[in-house]
Amino acid sequence: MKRAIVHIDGDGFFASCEIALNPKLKGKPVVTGQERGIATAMSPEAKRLGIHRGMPVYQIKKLYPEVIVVNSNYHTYGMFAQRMYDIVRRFTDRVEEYSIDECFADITGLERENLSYEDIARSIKETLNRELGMTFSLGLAPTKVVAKVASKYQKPDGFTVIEPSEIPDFLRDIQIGQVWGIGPATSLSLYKYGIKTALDLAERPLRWVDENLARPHVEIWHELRGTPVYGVRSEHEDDQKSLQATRTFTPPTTDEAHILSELSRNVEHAAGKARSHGLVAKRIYYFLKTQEFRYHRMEIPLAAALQAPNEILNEIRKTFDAVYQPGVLYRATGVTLAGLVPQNMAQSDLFGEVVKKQKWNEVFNTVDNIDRRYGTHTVTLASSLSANRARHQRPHKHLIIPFMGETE
DNA sequence: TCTGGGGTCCTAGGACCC
DNA sequence: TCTGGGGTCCTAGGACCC
Repeated sequence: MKRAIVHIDGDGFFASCEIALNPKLKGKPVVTGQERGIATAMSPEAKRLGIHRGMPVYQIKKLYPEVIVVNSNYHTYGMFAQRMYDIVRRFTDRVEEYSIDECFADITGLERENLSYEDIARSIKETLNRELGMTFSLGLAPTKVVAKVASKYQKPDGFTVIEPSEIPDFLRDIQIGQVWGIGPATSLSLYKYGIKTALDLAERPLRWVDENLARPHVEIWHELRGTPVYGVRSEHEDDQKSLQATRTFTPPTTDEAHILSELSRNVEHAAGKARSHGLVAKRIYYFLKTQEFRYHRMEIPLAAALQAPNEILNEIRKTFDAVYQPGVLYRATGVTLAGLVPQNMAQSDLFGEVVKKQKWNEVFNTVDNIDRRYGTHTVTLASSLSANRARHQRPHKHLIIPFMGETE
């Protein structure tokens, strides 16, 4: 093997973390995602019952009362992920932290006379299983795409090695939609060319691929043939580019005031995340999602970077009438803060702006402190009230910051 | 898979310029 | 104000991922 890439995938990772923390759950059907109302991860026992990702929690409880459904705890899973990356880094520093439960490792050049790539990969797997008390599935192949497909091939506790000469046989069994980077839309268009498996694609001549496919799919074609295009990106570009907050509400509604309130709540949520990371946004987007899953979007150009939720909401209100269509049923809204830059690096054009911002910073730092002591959403913009009420009927009283309109 | 939430990247085409 | 050709920048939205 010229290059040796390992893809490492935690099996039912969130559920495995819960079981590692609470051994009483071992051997039982465990599902995470209670708070979202859908399953986000399952233990093997739960999977065997037929429970899958995205399955509604109420349905699970009705069909399988014996299943234990727990709230997700992303902070904890993040800590387990760090331990996973650190273990893999004992073998090579070329580790890409791809997601909270997956990583790639480039072990090219590490083989020795009595130590094959397969030995190294197996040793990674055994160390992870032993030290974290949960199972992982690994794929070893000459490229990232093949390694990724390979790790999924046998699950859980899988170990799949694909030598270059074995690639065609392996790809014969893989549906085109199973390939990393090829989703439903591309699958459909490839079907029209008679391409149904990964091998069908890999066997097309370069010329045909160049003429008929977009660049990302040409790259996948190379990777499927064992020619590396994607590198393992170990230096993680830490700076996040955007963050968002969205929420679906049931039932869908045409009510303008309520939709605005949902937006307000999402603005608070997103702004809170920005504050906690010390970031300000140079661009704001928001959308209304209709019952037919169409998006009505708007981008707001900003003169100066913003972070305070009431100021962001001010901007949204100015354009809302151009987006909202009376009589249309909406099911969700979302707010994206993009062009994120560290707060202290964002300069303002006017001295007055700076002073004003500092004032709001103090206000919302206080809000954060209160929320830490008394719970999230203790203090909220008045404009978010209807959205917050619709969700949790809290018995205790809220402190409310009235909407301040065009502040000057 | 009757559809929850949080991200990234690519690209066609418009605006603008010479 | 008749009008070729080409470059860059930007953004809306599609597609995909976990």
